[in-house]
Amino acid sequence: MTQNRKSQCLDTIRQQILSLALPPGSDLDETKLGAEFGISRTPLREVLQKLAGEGYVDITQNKGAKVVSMDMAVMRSFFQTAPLVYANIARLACENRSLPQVKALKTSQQHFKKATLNHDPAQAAMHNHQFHQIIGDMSQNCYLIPSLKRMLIDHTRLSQTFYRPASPAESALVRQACDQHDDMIAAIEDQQVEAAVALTLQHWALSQDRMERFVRPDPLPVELTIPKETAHAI
Amino acid sequence: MTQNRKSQCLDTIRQQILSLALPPGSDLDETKLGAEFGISRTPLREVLQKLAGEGYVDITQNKGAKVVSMDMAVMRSFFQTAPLVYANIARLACENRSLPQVKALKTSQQHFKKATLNHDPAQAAMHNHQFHQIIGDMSQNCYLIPSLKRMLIDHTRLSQTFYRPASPAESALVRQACDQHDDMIAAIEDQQVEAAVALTLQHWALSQDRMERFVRPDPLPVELTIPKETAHAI
DNA sequence: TGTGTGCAACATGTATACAATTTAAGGCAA
DNA sequence: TTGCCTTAAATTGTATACATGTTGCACACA
Repeated sequence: MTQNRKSQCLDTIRQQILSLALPPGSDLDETKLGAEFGISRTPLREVLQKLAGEGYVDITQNKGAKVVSMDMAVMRSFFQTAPLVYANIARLACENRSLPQVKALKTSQQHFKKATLNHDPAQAAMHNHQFHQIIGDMSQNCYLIPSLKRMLIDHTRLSQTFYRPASPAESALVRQACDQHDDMIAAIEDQQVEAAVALTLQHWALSQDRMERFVRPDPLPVELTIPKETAHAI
Repeated sequence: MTQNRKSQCLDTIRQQILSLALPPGSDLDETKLGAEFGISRTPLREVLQKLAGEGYVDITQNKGAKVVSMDMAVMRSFFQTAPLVYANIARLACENRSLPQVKALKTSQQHFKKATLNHDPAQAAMHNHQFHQIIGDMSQNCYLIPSLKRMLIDHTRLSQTFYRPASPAESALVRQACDQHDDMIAAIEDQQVEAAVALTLQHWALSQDRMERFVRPDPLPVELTIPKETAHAI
């Protein structure tokens, strides 16, 4: 029971970091969180240690835990490294997947598709996260999986707006991502390595384009005039 | 002071795992270790959590911590993944290295060389570990570094016999590895990416050959006869 | 006004007692 | 002997009190 509360605490904090409810850099107060989840500071500190090991938080001596930041240097590494990690995970997943894992992947994809159809962006992002984590599990590669998990943390945080399409064109992109998932499942199930890798890279390209647009949006019109009442607030 | 004991505990356990003083699979008793290092169980458990996050130990609910195993599946992944990780870390290290880091790398290499000349295999393995970890730091890639660190744990454990040469031919291999380190430093300092990657792959090939020989040694002579006095002990 | 110092409030780190779970041993019946 | 149940010992998990370190504010002084 109390064990249950501890793992629930772990899941909740993870989910809040991924959904940006806890934004990058925010402080995690041991006393406050302990009270919130009804556990004492000792097990709560262990939860934070675990989250630090998984790359969700950074712990500094005598200064507590902070949600890992997403500064410029990190973003650069992110876009630089993602295709390498995703492609190789996909290749290994093809080779090593078990049939129960394929079944779990299909279930996860069903949840994901439902969330996109229901226009539930938070749920869609979480199920997309789970989908790619299952592919990671399939790879059965204990060296690459930690890299993948760290990538997925930032990927999910960056893609929070992805599944909140603002125009019909963007809705089409979401549907395309969903179709790619279906194709990836088929390739992995049939162990078609080259197809799976190619699909993964296409899937990444789609996601990358959307995320870069989020990080670097279209510039404001040059003829911008600042309203008087807000000008002094800048 | 007490903080000092905690970090010393962390370092000591890490070192014992790398040196196989704590072999794969061995149990880590909280009470015993706490007494040994003069800290109570609370901080000791945090040390174990940290080691789990770094990939040195596995923690199971209600069953405590064990040194991570090196079974067949892990070994397979190890040899499959190492060139990918090492080569990409080397490439990034070339691009992102700072001059203080190059200096640290040279110092580490001096220690390594001294250890090999003094025929101190344990020290040589530890300094080799540190050498490659510094190259990892140079890459400044928070996604690949966890993979590299996990690889280095098993690499160092596997190479414990490497620096204990049994013949003149093996001594030559150690000298060759040492020379490769020097060449790698030069390539990284001069930011010659292709040279650094090529050297890294050569360095890996040398190490791989030696490790595979350790894992799968030459077969015993077929005409083996078991001495009578030891036969019943098998 | 700016700067440094000291103290108080607060947050984190550690030790210890107690609770819950696992492991091992002992005993008994088939 | 083998298998299983019960029970005690050992080990892990949690709560709490206390120790240590950090932060921010008030106040004195230049």
